[in-house]
Amino acid sequence: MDNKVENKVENNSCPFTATIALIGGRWKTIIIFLLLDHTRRFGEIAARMPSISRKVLTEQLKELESDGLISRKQYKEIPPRVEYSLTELGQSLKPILTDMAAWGQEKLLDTV
Amino acid sequence: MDNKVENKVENNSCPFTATIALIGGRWKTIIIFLLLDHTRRFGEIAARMPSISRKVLTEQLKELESDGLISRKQYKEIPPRVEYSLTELGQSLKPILTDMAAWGQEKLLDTV
DNA sequence: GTAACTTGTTACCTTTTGGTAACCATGAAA
DNA sequence: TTTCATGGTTACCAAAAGGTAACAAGTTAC
Repeated sequence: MDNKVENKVENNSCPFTATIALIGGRWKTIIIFLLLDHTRRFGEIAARMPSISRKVLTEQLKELESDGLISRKQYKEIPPRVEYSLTELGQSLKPILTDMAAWGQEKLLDTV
Repeated sequence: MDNKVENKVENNSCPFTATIALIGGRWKTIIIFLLLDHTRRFGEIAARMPSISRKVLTEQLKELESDGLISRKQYKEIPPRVEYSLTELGQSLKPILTDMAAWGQEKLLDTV
């Protein structure tokens, strides 16, 4: 229960180091983007990210949750149902993620 | 000589995957940010990033160069002098990096 | 002659990250 | 009573990333 955001950045005064610690890596921006306007189940996220393994997806979701970017709601049903959505902090990344996607699309992917 | 940006994203239609491939990792955003308004020598960059090893800094600079984000100018002097600066593509990241820094500062570092 | 300066490179080792495959729980359907 | 569905977990292994320390090279300062 001591996995608050503050812990991640304890000895850090660099805003990039702090931000990259939360949204860096190959998957986290994609996961957050997928959740921007939707609550989604584990299986839905996995289906939209075919190249991530279930193990790593589980790990990334746990980290995002403990960093306060997403929240996890588990229903006591069988078979299990778990829904992920963004917290306010996660939602506040929207402009940055939107700009990143636009930059990548324009500068790296468009075939002119 | 086939290290153009296109190679990085060959099989990729995801703008995040493409963007993260270029500026992801612990160091690259910081390096680009340091170069935003300045041409800097290797030693200057190293001095401002005490926690990166010289080996890794060299590697990161090479990758940034081959991805077209920075350019390297080597003077034929002894001792060597090498200056790094942003390309136009690198400069185009400025708004995103500025927003990231501001977000990290406000959401993660400010002690209210 | 020798040491220092600057920007690397190289060899070697440790840590981190990520993958695969097998397994679990439990209620419903066949 | 066997199977399926969902959202994981675990053990084990491979690959990637990163660190340290030693070395290079040629001119200048001592």
